[in-house]
Amino acid sequence: MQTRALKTLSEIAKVGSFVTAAQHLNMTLSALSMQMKSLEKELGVALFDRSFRPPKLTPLGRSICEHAASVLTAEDALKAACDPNDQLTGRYRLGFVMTASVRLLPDFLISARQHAPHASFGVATGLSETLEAQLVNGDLDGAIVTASTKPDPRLSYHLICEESLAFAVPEEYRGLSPDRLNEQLQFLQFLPDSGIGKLITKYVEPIISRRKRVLVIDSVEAIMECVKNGIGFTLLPEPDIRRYADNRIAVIKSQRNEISRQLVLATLRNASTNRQTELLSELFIN
Amino acid sequence: MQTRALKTLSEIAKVGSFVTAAQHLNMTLSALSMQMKSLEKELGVALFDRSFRPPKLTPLGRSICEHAASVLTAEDALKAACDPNDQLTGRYRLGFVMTASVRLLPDFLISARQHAPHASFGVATGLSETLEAQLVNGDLDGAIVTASTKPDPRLSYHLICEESLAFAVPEEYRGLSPDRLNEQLQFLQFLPDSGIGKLITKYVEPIISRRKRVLVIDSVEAIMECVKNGIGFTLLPEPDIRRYADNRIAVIKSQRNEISRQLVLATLRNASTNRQTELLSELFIN
DNA sequence: GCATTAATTAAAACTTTCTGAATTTAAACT
DNA sequence: AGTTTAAATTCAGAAAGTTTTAATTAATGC
Repeated sequence: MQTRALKTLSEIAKVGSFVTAAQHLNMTLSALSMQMKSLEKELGVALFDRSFRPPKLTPLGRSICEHAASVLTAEDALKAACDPNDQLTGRYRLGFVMTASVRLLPDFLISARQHAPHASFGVATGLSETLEAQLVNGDLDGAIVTASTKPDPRLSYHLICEESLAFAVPEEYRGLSPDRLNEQLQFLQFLPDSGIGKLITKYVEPIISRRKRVLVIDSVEAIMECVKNGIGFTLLPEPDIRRYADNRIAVIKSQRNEISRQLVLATLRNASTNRQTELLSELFIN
Repeated sequence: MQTRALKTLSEIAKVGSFVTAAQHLNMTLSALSMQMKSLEKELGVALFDRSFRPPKLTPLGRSICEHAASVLTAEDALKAACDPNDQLTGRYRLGFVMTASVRLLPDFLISARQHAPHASFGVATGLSETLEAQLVNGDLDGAIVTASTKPDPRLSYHLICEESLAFAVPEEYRGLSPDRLNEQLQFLQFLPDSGIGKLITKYVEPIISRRKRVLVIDSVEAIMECVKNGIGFTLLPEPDIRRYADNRIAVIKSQRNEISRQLVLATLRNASTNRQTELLSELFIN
């Protein structure tokens, strides 16, 4: 069905005559007449009583007019959504690396509501690698991942924030060197397969020799709970530690060659979506 | 805008591939492809990311799909309203002669809600003559009027109900003959210009000679109030009298050659609306 | 009842949409 | 990496649908 015919019908209903409606719509009277005729044919009903001149709407015609108005309203909304007003528009599927989802998501959504009122979002969490694969597959539009040493050439990366790593040790072990800690406590390691996990491994490998005493846990909160109970110590991004720290925990900033993890927004490398990626990343930085 | 293109878009979004969508919609792949291309051109946006095969929806494309769904829903509602299921459908503008509106309208609307759920109504009141003129003008679709002695040849009439006339006199004058009443009281006449008014005039003329003592009032309720207060007597359709009667009033049925008023549904004489008129009149009779 | 205005009809000009073949392209498979 | 395969695009011509001009018919106003 041609929405133009519905627009014509509306105009006729408004002005009450074919001629003036045709003038308002910049079309020939005969074109308008035929348009109405074919609309009637398509719907299989009489919209006008043509024993009057100008023709008058039938009762059905009047009610079709109301329906037409709602079709046109929906169409206008659709067109409005296409307006290129340099705002983020559409439904974006975003991925978050686990630690990032907890901390970045709320601020992101608040910022989005304000600065991208015409966009909506679907959020999934996963490991950096998985998320990047989903991006490449077109199953995600953007993902917050930990910057890797070997970036995917098909993706582009925008730095969102940088977080230095810190040790969390039970309060009673405060002040001990990593070597001594390692002797007395287990090292609680966050998923070594994940982006951040690899970073931790790399940093910690020369210090923590005895692999036997390493415990792998997939939840930051669970690790921190273990530290609080004196079971072991850990190395994690400082904001993650602070999030769960209390007086049972001593936070020791890493000093040696200041290693840090970068959270980046990864998107498909695609010239036509550059502006959208930029707008998206602004929602995280702001 | 062609709603067909929106339907195509929806189908593609649903099945995730152009070929299968084309199969489901019984069209060539190339036709479908071109349809999407011209839709994108019309909207001025990219609906698909064609670096994937099959093409994937862009974020905007996804949100346009949702808008498309609401356009299509509205269109379906429009088409459903055109279904010829032998029910009254559309918006009818009805006229009621004053006395009829008060008594017939509530039952009519109740009946309509039940038997014509897809119809809606606009109601106006007026004198029979005015209403008939509006029918002829196409400003009303139907009117309940008092059957006249000279029916308009352009209108057709359906009998809705027949009401006999009755006198209402103040209780203390009960039993007096019309002549005696006329001597002692004023005759309170309902609008002589109206359909029922003419009927009353015709009936009452030979009885009530002295025109001076006739009072014309345009409201049945006001007339009845006057009768209650002993100011005069009146002749009106019995149901109207009963509506306002109390113990201060004596109702005297007219016996002499049993005159009655017929309430009829008047509509434009028009072959194509015969069925609708029939359905409409059923709503009154039922 | 005739003149006027408004809507319909018909045929030609035009625009859009569709088809089928050829071509390109992304993904899957050696 | 190169080849195959399936899927989407492009192209030219055919078909369908719309609009226009001009002629015709019908309703309204004087």
